[in-house]
Amino acid sequence: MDALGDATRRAILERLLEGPVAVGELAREFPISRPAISQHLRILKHAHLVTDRAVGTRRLYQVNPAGIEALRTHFDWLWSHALMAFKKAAEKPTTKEGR
Amino acid sequence: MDALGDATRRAILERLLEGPVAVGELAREFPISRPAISQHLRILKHAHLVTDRAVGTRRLYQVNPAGIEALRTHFDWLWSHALMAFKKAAEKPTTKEGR
DNA sequence: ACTTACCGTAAGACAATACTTACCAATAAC
DNA sequence: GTTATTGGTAAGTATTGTCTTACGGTAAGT
Repeated sequence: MDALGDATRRAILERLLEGPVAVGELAREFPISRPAISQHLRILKHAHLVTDRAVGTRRLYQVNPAGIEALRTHFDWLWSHALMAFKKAAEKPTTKEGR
Repeated sequence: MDALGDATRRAILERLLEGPVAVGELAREFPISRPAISQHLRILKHAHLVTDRAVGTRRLYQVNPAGIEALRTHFDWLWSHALMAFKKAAEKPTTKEGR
């Protein structure tokens, strides 16, 4: 969740939706240095949102569907609970619970 | 999306799932000051994740289902695309596209 | 063996963000 | 009108996070 708090990381993740990409390739497409890309990828990896594998001297990163699904499930849960909270609040509009 | 990048804001949002809560009440439950809570709520409000209304001198905040649903929809989309990207990558494992 | 290409990590500079204290406005009660 | 309660905003500090430069390490090519 914290991993998606940065706009650059979200952009990297969406770029990986097109298929596996090497680190250097990403660095060429983004306006930041290669080490910066590496650091973002490490965070995404620790969040289980991407996986990596070595291919020769290059290292390909790709999205991890399992990690994305975990987020999707969480937001499903959050949404249903938000609906319940909303309906409950609509019934008794002036909630004034005891401290 | 950036709004959920902070752990405190996520905790506040989950607290609001239980129903509308006033600012002072939140400040008592969290280990940070009331102004800090206000600032977090402002960010959540600008992200359309919560709504607020004045009740007397107090101000009640509650979750905004519409905002949550927007996130849910986005992750649905992201997940389906991640699945497609994964399957496509599985077919041709050693992708070596031209630069 | 030497060179080239690719990538991760460390350290420090820099920027963005979260937090606190102090102040002010609005409502309610008296 | 005065007082008490509630909460938003401003300014400054502190913390966190992002970026770059410098370095080392591995794999492929010659």
